[in-house]
Amino acid sequence: MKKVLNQAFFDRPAEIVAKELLGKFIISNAGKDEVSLMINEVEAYTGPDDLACHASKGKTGRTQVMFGPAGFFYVYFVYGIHWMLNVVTGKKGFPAAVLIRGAGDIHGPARLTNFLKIGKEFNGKSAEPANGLWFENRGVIIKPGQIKKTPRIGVDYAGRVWAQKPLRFLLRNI
DNA sequence: GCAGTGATCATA
DNA sequence: ATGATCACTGCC
Repeated sequence: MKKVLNQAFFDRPAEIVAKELLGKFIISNAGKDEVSLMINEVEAYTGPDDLACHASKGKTGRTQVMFGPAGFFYVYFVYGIHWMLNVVTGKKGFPAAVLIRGAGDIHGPARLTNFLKIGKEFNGKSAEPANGLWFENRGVIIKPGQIKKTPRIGVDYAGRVWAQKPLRFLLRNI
């Protein structure tokens, strides 16, 4: 069973999309060989009230894609070195996204983009095979007990409440 | 523990 | 134009 995740999958709250992305596959055919990895670590950035979400500071050049429709990639550069891969979730006009932090044997959001050769050219593109980067449901069933929740990484600046919310989701036993 | 690295944004 | 900040990684 292989089913490409469509816009309807992503057009839901970031927290739901994040949890459901665990066990799904990210596929890239940008290189000469197709690469597919099972997603095992994600974080949800839930909207304009989420002080850890870039869009909480308003719509800017960098964050505008988050204000667009669901199912588009939000890719940005941070610390002068690293690219971060996110997928926009929820309705157009409501800025929220899910950060893909780990898949397969690749643990760490910048390692993943490095491995998949993802850079700014994917920012603002939609997740579909025609664009060379997309997601599939391959029938892996994840039970609630397999999902571990923790606070998100590197968001201490967001204040106690938002920094501590359990919006990072990982698969156990990876 | 912390340096490296440069886009981005606010301030001017 | 300048300065602060940063959803990280790898090496000490």
